Amino acid sequence: MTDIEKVVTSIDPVVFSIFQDKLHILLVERNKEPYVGKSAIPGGVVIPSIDRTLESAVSRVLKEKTGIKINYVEQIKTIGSASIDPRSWTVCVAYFALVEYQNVTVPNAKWVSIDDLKNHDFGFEHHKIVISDAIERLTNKVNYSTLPVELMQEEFTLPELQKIYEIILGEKLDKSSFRKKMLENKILEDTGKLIKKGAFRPAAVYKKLKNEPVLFNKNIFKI
Amino acid sequence: MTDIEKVVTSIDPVVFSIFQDKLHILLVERNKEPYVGKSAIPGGVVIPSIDRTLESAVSRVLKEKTGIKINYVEQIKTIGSASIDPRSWTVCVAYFALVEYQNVTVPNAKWVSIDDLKNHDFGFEHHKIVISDAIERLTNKVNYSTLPVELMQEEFTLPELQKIYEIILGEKLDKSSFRKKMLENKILEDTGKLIKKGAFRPAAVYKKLKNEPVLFNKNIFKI
DNA sequence: CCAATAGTGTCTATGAGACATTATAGT
DNA sequence: ACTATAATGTCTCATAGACACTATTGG
Repeated sequence: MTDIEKVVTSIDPVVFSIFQDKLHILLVERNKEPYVGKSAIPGGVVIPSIDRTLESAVSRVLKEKTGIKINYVEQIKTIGSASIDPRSWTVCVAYFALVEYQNVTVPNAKWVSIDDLKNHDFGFEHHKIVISDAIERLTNKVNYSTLPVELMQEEFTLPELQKIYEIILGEKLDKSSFRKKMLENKILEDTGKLIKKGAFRPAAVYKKLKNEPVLFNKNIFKI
Repeated sequence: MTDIEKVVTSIDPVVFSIFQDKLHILLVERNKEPYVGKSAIPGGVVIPSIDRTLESAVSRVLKEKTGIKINYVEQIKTIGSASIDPRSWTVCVAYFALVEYQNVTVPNAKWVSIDDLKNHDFGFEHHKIVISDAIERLTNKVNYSTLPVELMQEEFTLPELQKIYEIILGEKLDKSSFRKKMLENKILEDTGKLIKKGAFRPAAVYKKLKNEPVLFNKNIFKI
């Protein structure tokens, strides 16, 4: 196993959060070569002497680059080529991560709405692909799983959760169907609490029971 | 980008075929250290000076190790750690591949029925995990896609295809539902030919229209 | 009592799954 | 005519989706 055969391995996590009724992605502005000043996924390189496994490398990179508590991480896919990074033959392992916006306290990072992505200049060409793959995977999963629960705070109401689904999917959902789907899978627990938000009936407060998303039988519950 | 940060990247393809009414996996017997004589996935290492991309590395490895025409390849997942390979910190990119048994002409490789896997001694611990992940992914996809078409020869009958589904899923399927599902997606074309197999009505011969599997609406069509 | 949102009840069209029936070959 | 498999037709039950209805708050 000669050094000739070794390559650089980078971790590219696409970090999602929802606020201001928009799906946002966390980006950084590159402060070293190549592509100084351009936008980039907040990634990092696997350091064999530090990282025991790929997972621990992901944890380290996310901690260093975002400082955020991560609610959910999932590997998307791996790409690799001589041209990804001008410096070296590179393998990129892409992830997507869901976080709560409230937890973010990183000066270097910036949240970008997915509608604004087109206005950003990415140095690394493959970052565009990775981001669009991540968005595709997210919207796909939203159609048939309880994944968006991982975007919520510890406690939340069903109308709030429905809003999150609607933002990601970009369409209105039927309230009745939505509630049936969410409650028939036993992943939410009614805390018994109520929350008053205005001059109308207060909403019941739920919290997560499991921390793994559950798949639905069928795809969608459109209006 | 120092050499300190580089790691070995291996390609681990789980190659499936069906014959003798069993799902089989292609294995090799290791002929060099470590783990000489043990069973292994027919994998290989990415060679930056030869391989332009990860995909071309996969093609090269599959060609070298199996010599088979590959009907379908899909990336499963990537693992990486200091302990996967005793020689070096290694990243393993796992794939699953579907081939036609008839095409195999490799002396070093051996087909093993998935029921016989337990009798095989794998040097690399992670190969067991990769194989079980691949089997899981395959059975999953069989439930909601036309993927098994990629296990067929150019021309085949619907009863033959149904048999393949039944072998992978390990259960009988309803003929009527199966035909409806297969024909409502426009991926098969009736060649107009008939094939006679015995003292009964001959079966219509179909061939693939597309070479990408199609997803069903719902999961399964059990008896 | 009104407006606004939360939450429940009901109806219908669809389609998967189960099963019955017909078609076509060889002996 | 009989047998075995191919292929099609039909029926039923579950349920997703649509929509109407009730509940609860503040003003």
